[in-house]
Parts: sequence; structure tokens; C-alpha cells
Amino acid sequence: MEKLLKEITPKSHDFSQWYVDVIKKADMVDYAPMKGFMVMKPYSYKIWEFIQTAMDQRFQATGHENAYFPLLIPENLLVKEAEHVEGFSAEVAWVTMGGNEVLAERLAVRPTSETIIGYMYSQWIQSYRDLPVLINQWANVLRWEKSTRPFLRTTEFLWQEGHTVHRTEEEAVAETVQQLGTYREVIEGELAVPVIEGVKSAGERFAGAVETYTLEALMGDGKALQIATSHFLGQNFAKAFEIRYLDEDGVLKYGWTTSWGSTTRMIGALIMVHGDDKGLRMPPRVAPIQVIIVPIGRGAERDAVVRHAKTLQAQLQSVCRVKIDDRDEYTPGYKFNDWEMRGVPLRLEVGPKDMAQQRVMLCRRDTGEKLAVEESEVSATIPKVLEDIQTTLFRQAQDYRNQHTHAIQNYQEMAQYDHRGFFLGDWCADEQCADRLKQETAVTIRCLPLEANLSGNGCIVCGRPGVRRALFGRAY
RNA sequence: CGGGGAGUAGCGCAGCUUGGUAGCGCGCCUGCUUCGGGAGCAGGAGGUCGCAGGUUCGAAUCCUGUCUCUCCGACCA
Repeated sequence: MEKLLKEITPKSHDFSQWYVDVIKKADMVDYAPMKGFMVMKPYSYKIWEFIQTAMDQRFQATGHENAYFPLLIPENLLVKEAEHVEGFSAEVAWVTMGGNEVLAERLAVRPTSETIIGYMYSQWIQSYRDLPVLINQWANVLRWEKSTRPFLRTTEFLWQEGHTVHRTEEEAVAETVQQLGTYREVIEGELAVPVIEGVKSAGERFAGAVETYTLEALMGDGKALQIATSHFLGQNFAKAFEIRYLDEDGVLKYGWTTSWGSTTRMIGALIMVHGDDKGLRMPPRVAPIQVIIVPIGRGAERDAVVRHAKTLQAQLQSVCRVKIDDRDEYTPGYKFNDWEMRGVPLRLEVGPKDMAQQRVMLCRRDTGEKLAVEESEVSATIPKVLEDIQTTLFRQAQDYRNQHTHAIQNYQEMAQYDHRGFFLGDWCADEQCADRLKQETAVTIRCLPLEANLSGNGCIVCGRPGVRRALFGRAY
């Protein structure tokens, strides 16, 4: 334990340092030699691939198709939607040279693709028969952020962005809500991160959106993280980009568009929600390795144990992602700590004692619980235990969030919780109250939850009658 | 972008005040002994001191610039 503490800063001591220690020690990322950029190493990229698969299956199932649009966007397109360009102008990187030639028009490295896709859609859509257009792209985007943090906010990041066009407002809103539901399914079901669904207040809305739907999660340090968003764009982009169709009634009409995105930030959430002082705790469904077999034995025993462990591995391959750690140069104790740091959900130990009794030892990463299992039962037991770990991690995260969610009547009450956690309170819907709250406490409106009723106690800032129930918190 | 802290071997650090032989722990390599919660001994490899200028006979050390990390703000997924 002493040595462990030297490697990973305890969560309670310094959460930020803990986070950096964990992602480095668990071999998830490395810093690139340019500010704000990171390398996703195989262990974290694999997690991203699982997330991609889970998302993509659901996108396809609801009729979406993947496509790919250009990395660079000409300036004249980027500036077409006024609010949009205002929202992003401060963080756009520009390409001004092509080889040795200065470009006639500079090109933006996409911070998001509404504009270039909007332009293309305007070329593609003529008739109501062309609708809806349901396209998603998996891509990288670039935003010149002031301060960065691996996964949570990097200059370049990976994401998916869906862009759809619909014939009616109702259909577009339904799409927006449906996609939020998909995000929730994946984030809660696969990542075991509980979220609160809501809409953003006007001040926090996506640049150019009519309504921004969001999922908000609470991290292990009591700070909030926006984990996925789905935007109803109304006809703002359709009007800016002339996305029009001739309707059945012979009238030329503007389409209704949506966009929705989720990013590699989800991996950051996964780490901050489940990790502990020993390192990561991976939910089994997205764990690159679900079961690590550690053979134990010395001298003459070693060969027999390793051979036996390999047989077990072969047998388990059909029920889980299993790896064997037969490195000769490390002791079992070292390996235990090593894989715990990487968050492998389940460890299977086999030694001479186990072999004699035809059993193995299973040790859960989430609870530390050890159980002896008959060899004949292992294949059947492991999937059940993995499922239980998945559920347990979600429950633990949910409990933590519930314990740190406080209904309040006025914002001064936040101080007793050190402004950490979620706060539910009424809001008068005046942005001035939101600004004042932010100024005084650094707390912002995370969302207006879809499922919440006014308490009737009045705005937590000004005391005037509440208009919306709001979820407050300090955000990443 | 403003304010702190920091860049010396893969990792963590000392050395810098007062310029003069590049050091420690871990890790790595080899050998032997070890193996149910971070093993031991012995031998060994590895560094243009973030980068670029300047001062000097001589710079890790002094000066200037610059890049990167980190923390706290403001901006954002």
C-alpha cells in the first residue's frame, strides 16, 4: 500500500492529480508535444471502440447512416449562421497556406460540422420525398481551448455528430429527444454512469440551437460534467444554408434540422465516476480486458499451473474477454496491483492449492470480494459476476449522486456543501440570476431537468416566483 | 488569456543560492535464488540537464526569449 500511494495520489487528497496519475499509470494516454493534444493509447482507444460500437448499433437501428464530410470548412460557410459563428469564433483554428501559396480564402479546421453539412444538405434536398435525412459522422474536431485536460477537454477530440433534416418541427423535436435517449441508454447501460436528462437554459445553449437537450453527470469530486447533447436547431441553419424542399402542397418550405454529439469525454467521465485510490474500475461492458488470469506457482509447479491456466483461458474465451498474465518477472502481488490499477473487473487466480481442489479464486475489482469457484462452474459463473459488477458500479455511482444531490430553497445553502454536488431549486428564468449565481459561487445551471416540478419556494437567487426547476452545479 | 508551481536517464527527484568530473531511488538488462497482495542478492546499460540565443576560458547552474505540463480564475464538449 505504501508504494501504491506513491504512484497514485489519493482521490480525496487531490482529485485532479489523482485523475492525471490514473490515466498515466493505467497506460491510457500520453501527452503530445503540442499544448492541449493527447495520444490515446491502445487501452483507452479500445474503450472508445466499444463505445462507438454500442452507439453505432443504436444509430443504425433507428435508421441513421454514417458518412464523412471534409475536415476543412471555408470561412464563408462557417460565418453563415450568426449565433453559431459568434459562439465558435474564439476557438477556431485556421488554415491559411496551401503549400507555399497563401490561400484566397482561409479554411477553418472544423470545430463542428453544422455548416459544411448544412451546405451539402442544401444541394441534396429538393423535395419532401428526400426527407428525412438521417446522417451521422465519426470524426475528429478541433477547438482551440484555453485550458485543457485529457479526455475532458483537449484541443482535438474524437466524437460522433449526427445531423438530420426533417419535414416538420414535431418530427425534428422527436428525433432530438430520441437521440438523447440513445445516449442515455449507452452511457447508463454500457458506461454505468447515471445521468440526468434536461434542457439547457438559454445562456448555456448550443450556438445556433433553439433547444439543447443534455445529459448531466456528477463526477467523483462533486463537479458536474455535460456528457452528451442533442440539439433541436429549428430552422436556423435551414434558413442560413437554404435547406428547402418542395412540399406536397407545392409550397417551398425550410427543413427542420437537428444535431447531436458525444465525445471521448465520456471516457473521462467513466474514469472520474468509477475510479478509486487503486486506480480505474472499468465497467465490464466496455472493459478491454474483463478477466485477467494470474497463475501462481514456483519452480516445478509453475509449468503445470501456467499450462492449466492457459486451458482455462481457452475455455473462457467464448464467454468473456480474458487475458493471462504469465509474466515470469513479476510476483503475484505485483500483478494484482497492476491489473487493479488498470481496472480489470475480475481477476482469476489459480495456484497449486486450487488445482488440487479443482477450483479457482475470483476476485472482484469493484468490491474486493474473493470467491472460490469450482472449475466446472467457472464458465457459467463469470458472465453472471461480470453482469453483477456492471450493475454494482452503476448502483454505487447512483448512490453517490443521490447522496450529493440537494434540494435547496436559496443558493446560500450551497455553501454548507462547499458548492459541490448537484443542487435542485426553482429558478425565475431570468439570466441575470444565473449570472449572479455564477459570479458569486462559480455554480451554473446545468440543465432544466425533464422530470422535475417546481417546489413553489421561489427562485433560489432572487426569491421571485420560480418558472423552471433547475439543476445547479459547478461544471467541468 | 491572467496569476502561482514545474521541466535534469523510462518514472519520481537532488544538484542551481556561491559557474569547473551529471547524482540518488524506482524501473530497465544479465545471472542465481524467489512467487497466494508491489521479492532478494550480485553485476550492468542508460542523460547534447525542455528548446534557442547570450555572458564566460568554462553554463544544469547566471541573463533573455520560447515551448510544454500542472494548479487557480475567465472561455468551452
